[in-house]
Amino acid sequence: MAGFARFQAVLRLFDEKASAWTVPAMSDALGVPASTVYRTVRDLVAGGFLEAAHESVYRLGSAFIEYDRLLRLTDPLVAAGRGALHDVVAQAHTPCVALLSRLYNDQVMCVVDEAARDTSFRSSYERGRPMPLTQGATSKVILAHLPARLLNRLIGAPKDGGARHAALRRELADIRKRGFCVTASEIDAGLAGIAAPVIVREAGIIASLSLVADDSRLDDSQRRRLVLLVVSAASLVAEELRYALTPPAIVEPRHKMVKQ
Amino acid sequence: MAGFARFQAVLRLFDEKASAWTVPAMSDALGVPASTVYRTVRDLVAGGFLEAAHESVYRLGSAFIEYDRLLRLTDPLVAAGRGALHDVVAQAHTPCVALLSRLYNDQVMCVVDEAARDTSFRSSYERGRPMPLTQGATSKVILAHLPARLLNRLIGAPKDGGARHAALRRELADIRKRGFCVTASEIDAGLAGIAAPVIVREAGIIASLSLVADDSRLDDSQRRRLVLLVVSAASLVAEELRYALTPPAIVEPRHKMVKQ
DNA sequence: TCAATATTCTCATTTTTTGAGAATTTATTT
DNA sequence: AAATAAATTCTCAAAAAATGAGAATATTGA
Repeated sequence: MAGFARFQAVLRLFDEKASAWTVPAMSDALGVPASTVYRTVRDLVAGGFLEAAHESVYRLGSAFIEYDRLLRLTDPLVAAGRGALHDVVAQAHTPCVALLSRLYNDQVMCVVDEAARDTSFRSSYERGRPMPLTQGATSKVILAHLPARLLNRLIGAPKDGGARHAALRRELADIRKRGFCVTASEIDAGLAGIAAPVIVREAGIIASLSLVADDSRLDDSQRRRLVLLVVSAASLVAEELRYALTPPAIVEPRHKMVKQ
Repeated sequence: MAGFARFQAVLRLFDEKASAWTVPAMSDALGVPASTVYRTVRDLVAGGFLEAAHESVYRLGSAFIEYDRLLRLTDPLVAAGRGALHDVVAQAHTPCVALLSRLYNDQVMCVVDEAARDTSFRSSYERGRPMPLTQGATSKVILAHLPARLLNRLIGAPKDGGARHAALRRELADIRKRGFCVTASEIDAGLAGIAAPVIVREAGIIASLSLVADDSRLDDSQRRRLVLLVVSAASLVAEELRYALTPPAIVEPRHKMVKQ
């Protein structure tokens, strides 16, 4: 292992449980000589990806906060969706969390979340946490709208799966037909998820808008109302995205810019 | 340039103005052959630091959201300060934004912000945005409490500066004596900043808690009240930090863990 | 001040990276 | 559906950089 992989490996050591590392510990965990790790860490510190905390302990650095802000400010999905989430939690009239989640490479991740004022529970889905692909309304509604090729890559080809796989395929087909997905206690016991797709192929955006609420407080009419709310909010976000992308605000290669 | 620098250089291309890049554009901007940039970008995409959006356009990737969450969850300063900020904006009884900011390498950056409910203005200080070292209460109060050696490195030695430099030195000494700093319209016109230091040397934390409010709405007694609020909140956060760090929750090198 | 520990440095060797262009894949247009 | 254009990957020899062991140095705490 060398080059970028080395940097990756060091950063991946940091997680919720182990948020502070000494160089000898990293060296030990990675099976790489200390002198090499010192060099790698020095580069990462210089780039702001790690910071020297104290007593030779290192933590994740400010670059992540900085890039995260950039992402929040410039991600078209975040821009288009923030307002919608606000409206959704306001109009839900029940304790809930609204999420905008998105397929990134091969995982689903929430990119914006907003809780209603009086919400005491916490959803496992939260901004920045990778979520399982095949569980929860949020993820399923995304899977259901994936191009066949991509879906096969993510969950395997239709044939080479057992009964559970076939069931998932059927469920996804059903979700796709309905245009939304409702689940209960799939991610968090006692919590229901209601999700609708936000698909803007032209922008390469495959996402979902979802609502998490206490399942025991939902009767059928409530549920229908919330589904309607989520579905319409999701299509609104998709519409806004399409509109926003019409004049592509991207940096073109120089030779193209010159032509203008 | 090579190795880590190449990755850094690519990532640093992304900012508020240019949030989406094609490979030819990057190649052009960096003066590096396309084939090399393609390789670099491929690595960054694999690591989640970039994502292929559409039409060969790349954006910042989900890894930043993920690491940012990790940072929020595990940074002792964030953990100790979140509640305090909440209390501060609640007790300020005026539209305001409360910030917890910190010295990272050689820049000041806000790591948590919270606005009071009825706050319409926005402070330039916001989570994830690097701020000037020598302007604004938030930064000054941090500078004022830096060890001499570090301060010299950041703003230059006492002798080799002009009149402005000497004035800054005097101001910092004064702030240090008082234990807080109040400024007006230094960062944003019409906004006042009130900051107090959060220093926990044992943890390598040099930070500040600050409040940004509409200067025209503050009379002297208001200002005194808010200074008191900020100063006491800051010392509370520092206290909590010291307490939290007593049993050092860090990953020790293996040979130390074995001894236990 | 003195230990103990952390960090950087040195340098020959090994391993990558690099870049130019060809080859291939992918998307778009006709 | 073929043709065109663009994007992306591949190839390979030369050049550059990373590696690791240990020495040298800096930093820190007692």
